[in-house]
Amino acid sequence: MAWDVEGTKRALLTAAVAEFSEKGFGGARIDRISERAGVNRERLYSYFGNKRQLFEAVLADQLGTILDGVPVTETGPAAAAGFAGRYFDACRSHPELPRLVFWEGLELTYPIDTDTRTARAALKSAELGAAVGELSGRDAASLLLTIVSLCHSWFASPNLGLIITGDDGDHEGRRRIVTATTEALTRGLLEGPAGG
Amino acid sequence: MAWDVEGTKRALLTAAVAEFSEKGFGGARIDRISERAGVNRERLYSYFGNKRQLFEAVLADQLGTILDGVPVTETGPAAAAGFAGRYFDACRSHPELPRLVFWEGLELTYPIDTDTRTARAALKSAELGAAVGELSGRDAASLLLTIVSLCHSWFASPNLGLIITGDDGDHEGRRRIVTATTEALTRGLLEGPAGG
DNA sequence: TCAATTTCCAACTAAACGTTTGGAGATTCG
DNA sequence: CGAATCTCCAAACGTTTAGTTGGAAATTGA
Repeated sequence: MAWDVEGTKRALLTAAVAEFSEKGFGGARIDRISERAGVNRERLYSYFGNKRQLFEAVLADQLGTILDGVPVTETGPAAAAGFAGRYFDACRSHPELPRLVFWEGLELTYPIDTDTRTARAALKSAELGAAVGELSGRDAASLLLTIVSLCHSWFASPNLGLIITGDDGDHEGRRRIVTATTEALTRGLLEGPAGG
Repeated sequence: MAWDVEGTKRALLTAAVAEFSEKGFGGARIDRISERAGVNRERLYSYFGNKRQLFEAVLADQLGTILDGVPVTETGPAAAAGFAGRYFDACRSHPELPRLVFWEGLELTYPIDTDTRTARAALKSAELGAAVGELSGRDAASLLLTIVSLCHSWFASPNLGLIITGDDGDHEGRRRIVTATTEALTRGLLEGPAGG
């Protein structure tokens, strides 16, 4: 049987995504990652270097294109609301992504792969701003940050939902609030500085 | 010199707040906590039991009254915006609090001290809903959750701010967006289901 | 076919880590 | 004043953990 270096790497990375998103850097264990991957731990060191480098590889692999897969399709304030709803759905389908972003923010002093991610975020901000109407770059970026923050915190901090609304499982209800918030903020931004 | 059991406990708890808010449960170290406190590690086990119980004591001590210190003073949508701004300021003054909430959400399967915290959140929701005008309990809770989520994620996930807006240090700018978002959402909720 | 190279593995290592132990010193009360 | 009790400490313990080593097995190319 042929060697499968790429397959082994991919298996390790997939296992590492699961382990780091669940436990963070400090709580993740090399043993568990190699067990989940069905690969010897020494292979992990050979391919990725050390635990910290593996974590950074996971963040780069998973977070680089986190915004790309969610399109902006409507126009006007509905564009922002629609995008927010789809981003919420994306987070619901892949809750490991918001979790990884929060682990990154809590455990690293500086984000990974900032050039790539900053560039992609700027593209999405511009796309959103154009679809909405006339938003400044700054306002569009703030709007995007608000959308992403609301979506991420619902999935990464379900304790808050449970304590404040008594329910961390009402995804539909929360989705409606997130889209309503987004549309309301967008209208406010379009009305100009008086609104902000 | 008299024994100071309460002082020793308080020193350990204070050191533990700092350590757990910075590193989370998985990354925190008992050695560092006892060093910061200037207290022998054995005292920690004697007073708190084990590392996990100390973490839970920290969460109960710090998060139980997190909303209480921020008043609702205006009326109408400005009440929500004003509260949001003050809550943002509280988070800025005590960034360990949003961080601890996120560590709790990521590292525990169920929040600590939920009865106390749920009761206090319900009081604050009711206070906010009444000040704003006529908001249902459910809407008021959703509004409160939105405010808290926006404030917490700015401080616990500064990586996002850096990547999306290019600046994780513009607290004033972000504060304006949070208050504007809050006011816009509040107006939308007051207008009824068409808004949500 | 065989030597060289590469991928992969089991076992090992040293340090880190949470927790416990034996006892010193301080306090309290009879 | 002295015994009992309590608070506190330094050192030790057993386990966990990240990372490394020596070598087996598979692959490749001459």
